Amino acid sequence: MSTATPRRRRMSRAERERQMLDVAEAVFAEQGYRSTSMDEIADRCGVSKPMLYEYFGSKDGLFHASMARSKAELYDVTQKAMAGATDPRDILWRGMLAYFEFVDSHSDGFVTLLSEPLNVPADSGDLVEETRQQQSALITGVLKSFAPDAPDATLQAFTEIIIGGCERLALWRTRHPDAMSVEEAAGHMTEFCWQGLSPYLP
Amino acid sequence: MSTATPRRRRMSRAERERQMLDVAEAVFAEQGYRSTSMDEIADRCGVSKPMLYEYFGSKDGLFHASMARSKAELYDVTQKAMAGATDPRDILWRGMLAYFEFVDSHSDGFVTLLSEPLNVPADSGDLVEETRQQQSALITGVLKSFAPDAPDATLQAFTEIIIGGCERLALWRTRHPDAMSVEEAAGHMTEFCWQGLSPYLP
DNA sequence: GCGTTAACCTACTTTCGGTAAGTTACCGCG
DNA sequence: CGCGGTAACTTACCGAAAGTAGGTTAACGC
Repeated sequence: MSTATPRRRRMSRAERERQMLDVAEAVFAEQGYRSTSMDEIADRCGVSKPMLYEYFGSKDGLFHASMARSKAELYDVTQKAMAGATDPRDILWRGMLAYFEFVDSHSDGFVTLLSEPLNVPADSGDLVEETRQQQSALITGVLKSFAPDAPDATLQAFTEIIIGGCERLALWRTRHPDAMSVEEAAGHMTEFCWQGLSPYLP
Repeated sequence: MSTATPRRRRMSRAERERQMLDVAEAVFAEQGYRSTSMDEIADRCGVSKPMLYEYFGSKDGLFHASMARSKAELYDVTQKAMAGATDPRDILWRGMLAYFEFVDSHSDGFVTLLSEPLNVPADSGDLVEETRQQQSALITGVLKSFAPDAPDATLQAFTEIIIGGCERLALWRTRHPDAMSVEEAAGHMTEFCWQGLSPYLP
């Protein structure tokens, strides 16, 4: 047991950095941002605290970096899902389904991603905003392709409404896991949005 | 200037408590939860830190108490607005308008109100949940009166979508103050929701 | 083998939430 | 008026955790 993986071993910067991100992601998800101490993350990495600071600068920096991966993955997953669709309503449906599936399979980390950063100090709370901007651009683009004649401000507004609705519904599902399946959630969201958009569709 | 309000004066419990809540609300809104120290709030109250703990138990306790007033006001304002309406769509419109007007007139504290409570540590998170249930129940009730035949789970889902959509759109407006008036925001929200609900209306 | 460097550690400071134990002003009562 | 009780208030501290200065050791090229 003790020899299988030498408890402490020198690693290259890249290797150690990746390990730290893995550990940080898990611990933040488990305990939340505030309750997680840098000492614990360091311990679980089999390394001392100054190493974390060497690599990530601060607790916020580490959090930021660890969440960035989830953010990229979410973007990737939803984008790819929508790319496979044909008609507009199918785009919506696939995007929603991918989103709720992502949340379901990352449910621990997701709550962290969505709710914790809001209380992190201003500079790193922006990360979540960044994530939303990215998703926002994605969605606004999709909406524009549905309804090319709708005013931009309207599309922006609808984008925000959709993002907020998705997040809230997803958070609600984490608190009521048995109330609604992934497909039902995606279905409700799709239906609601589709109806909402209907006056602007060609 | 120095004699107008004696810098330090004994106050009754109720009076001091109210003053502490006023100060806390302002400071949290100004600096955010994490950057605010109990020492600073105590200073601005002209009182020492243990008094805060005597009255509110913890930093989280103080925060919750200070936010509770805003939430109560929000609830009150939206409920009263809707009570004056006649037909269903007017209920929606008035509720939305009241909501966005409230946000507009409390914009500095609003970001705090919306985003901070989500991050409190597990032990006291229930307080937030409680308040949210209240708003949720209000909306779900309204929806049920619109669409008595829709399944409860669907109404719950729509409630979450609506709350999330409102919050996001309101936050977006605080970052883009000139992009959209209160009436336009309320209008978009009303239209989107009304359309979304349409399949369930009698 | 041997020196350079990059990974790593020990031991410290500071900040801040929270607390124990004591002090002072007000208020009713004789 | 004085005096005692209580409720408002304070000083002075603790512990936990973020962040840092400076030294140590293992690996790798020569």
